[in-house]
Amino acid sequence: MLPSTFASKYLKVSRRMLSLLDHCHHMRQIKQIQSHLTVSGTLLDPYVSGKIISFCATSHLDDALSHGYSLFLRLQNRTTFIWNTMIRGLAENNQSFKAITIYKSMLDTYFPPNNYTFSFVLRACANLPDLFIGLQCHGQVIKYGWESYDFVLNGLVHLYATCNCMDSAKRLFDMSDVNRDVITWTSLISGYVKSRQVAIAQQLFDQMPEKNVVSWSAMINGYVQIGMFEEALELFNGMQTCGVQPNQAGIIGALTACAFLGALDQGRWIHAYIERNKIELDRVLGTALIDMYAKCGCIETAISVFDNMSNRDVFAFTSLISGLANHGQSGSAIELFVRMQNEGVAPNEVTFICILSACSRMGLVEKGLRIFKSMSEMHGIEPGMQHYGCLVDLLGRAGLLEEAKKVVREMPMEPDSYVLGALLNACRVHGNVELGKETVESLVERSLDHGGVHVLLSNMYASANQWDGVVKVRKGMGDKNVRKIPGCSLIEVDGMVCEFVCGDRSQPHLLMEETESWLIGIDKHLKSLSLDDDMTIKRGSLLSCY
DNA sequence: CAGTGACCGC
Repeated sequence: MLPSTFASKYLKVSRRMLSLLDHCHHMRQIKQIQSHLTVSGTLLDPYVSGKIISFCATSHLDDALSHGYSLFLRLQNRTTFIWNTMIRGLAENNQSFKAITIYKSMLDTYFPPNNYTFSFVLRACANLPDLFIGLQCHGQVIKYGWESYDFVLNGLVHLYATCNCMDSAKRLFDMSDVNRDVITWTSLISGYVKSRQVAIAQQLFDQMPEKNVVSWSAMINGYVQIGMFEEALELFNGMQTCGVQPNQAGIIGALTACAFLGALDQGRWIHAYIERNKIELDRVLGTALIDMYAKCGCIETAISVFDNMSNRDVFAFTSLISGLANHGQSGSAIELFVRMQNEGVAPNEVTFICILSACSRMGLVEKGLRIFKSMSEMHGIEPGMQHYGCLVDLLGRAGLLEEAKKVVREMPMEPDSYVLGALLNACRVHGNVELGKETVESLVERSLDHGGVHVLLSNMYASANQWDGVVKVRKGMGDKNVRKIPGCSLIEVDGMVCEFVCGDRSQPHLLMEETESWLIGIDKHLKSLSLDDDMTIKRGSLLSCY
């Protein structure tokens, strides 16, 4: 035993040590403090070790969490606070399963869990998500009497909503009419939207006694996730009419909706709003803006937003690469791909999809093949279905049909409709009727055929003057009752969203003749430039406005 | 002698 003067001296020292934690910017400093505490013996005090673990669990310094975890394992005296903090740290850092394992050993050592324990454990269950473990935790929640505590209740509703168990979520919600708050409502609503029960979500949203910016954003993004973009934009406007200033999540949802609708005016307005309100243009928001401008046809503005971003990550680069490739600027897309790696940003699997399709459009077979190889050899990314689709497209467009066929035969997974579709398209462009027929057959075998596939084959027979083939395909289509779903496209004109539907003559419009003559003119012009066959416009496209 | 939650990009 230390004499009491020593003890109080060491306590003072350790308190000073702990206050230094807030100023640490490197793990080395944490370890220094910890070794002082170890030498003085004060680390044995669970309050002191708890402070260290709490710092490690919530810090974003490299290896902080694993350092905290190894200290946790060595501790003789743990408190509920220490257990909770460890569970929280693991759950917040993508190690939810480990978090639950720690919770189990907490119960095994007879430590009573409290309200904090359950809010962290339920979060871990929702992160996985694992309904089976979640149900067991719910049992524990009831056993220890925390079911109506607001944080725990909301954790449960969130868990069930995440696991698509809307009946359970709703039952809890109904049971707790005194304890529920705006967060309970928001969790429930976003659960209904994610399970595509939009009508119920909308109804609850209207009934909510108080809405805040998060509730509005949840509903906006819910609409975006299920593809109801116009509703999302209406809500975005409605929220401001109600005097709620949109936050980053709401703005991102609205920008995504603009990108899909081609609603450039709205998108520009949101961009101006961001600048007017000095909302920080971070990587997420910057990427959403780049994407919106690129998809609305303003590639120059997309580039300037990109240039003005201070720290660009893989998503920002990928978004612009994709935009450039889609605007026929494949050369610039490839340059940007090189620049990205020179700046030390590692491409991800989506980047490779964009860059491979850029190569494919430029006819850069050698380069595309090299990049495809580099995926696994240099970047540790195993090519997936879509990458094989790009590869088949790359070879097929260049007329290397045998090589493309070989890729389909030897790829490590069963080809999907896009991979076979790329092969079929190559057969069409290069007039290989025989391989085209084989490809359609393998599509049919896998039940991946749709009307368009058969129409394409029939057109191929027609181009090759094989009229018996045409008749056979058409008859087969009639027997199977296949119909091609018409293509459609959206564009904003003078603030109004217009929908173009291929071949739709049900809603004749005054501008139709004028539009059609323009289309034919563009078509002729493109043909005179002898551009890629894909660029020609299908005659008979029709405009219907609403 | 402590501390927690709902919405968000390729």
